[in-house]
Amino acid sequence: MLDERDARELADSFAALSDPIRLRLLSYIAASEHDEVCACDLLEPSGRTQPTVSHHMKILVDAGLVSREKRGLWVWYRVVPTRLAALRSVLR
Amino acid sequence: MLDERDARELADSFAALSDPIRLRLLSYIAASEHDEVCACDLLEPSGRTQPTVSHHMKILVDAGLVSREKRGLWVWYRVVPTRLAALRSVLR
DNA sequence: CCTATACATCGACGTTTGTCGATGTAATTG
DNA sequence: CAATTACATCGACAAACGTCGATGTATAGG
Repeated sequence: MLDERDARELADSFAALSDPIRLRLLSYIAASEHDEVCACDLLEPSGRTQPTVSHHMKILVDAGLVSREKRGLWVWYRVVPTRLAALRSVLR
Repeated sequence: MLDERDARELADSFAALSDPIRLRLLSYIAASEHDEVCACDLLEPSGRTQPTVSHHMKILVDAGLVSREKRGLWVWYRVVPTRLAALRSVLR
């Protein structure tokens, strides 16, 4: 049985996946041509406002599922495959 | 990119995994000797009251992660491996 | 500098969630 | 059928969450 600490940490990661918008954002980034996506390109496909998208991306980044890199005025996101793999391994 | 319907359904499943108590309940059942566990044996390891455990188990069952079988006065739970596999495959 | 742009943070709001005591319901037993 | 047991449901409450308009912050260009 999971101890309380591990359970809390894993629950936070799964919570990051428990919102439809965040799942769509993640799959959108994962499906991108150059496997990175500019924050400015996430507004229209998500159908949410800029503050809301920023909020959701922060949750994904904090959960370690997505990395964030600022270059100039733009912010670029990538999925973190090792973190996805770690969550997969929990579901065994 | 996931469509809205799929995203909603998947989000519900991950939401079932987004609580520490539910993760511990799930791992406890998964680790059981005879791979089924009586509801009455879930109170003490979870540290929650009977209504609360009942509430959490309903969420796991509704998400398809756990099956429920009533035999006499007791209720027995089992993990549903195919459902876990389905969620794993989403995290690719 | 001043302005424009991209993104983050704040404050507020209605909604959902986790929790428990109290109560309801179904099955077993005498 | 009356009492007991195992579990579900209800009602209430505080805490957390998703959302957006308003505002703050950092970078780039003229």
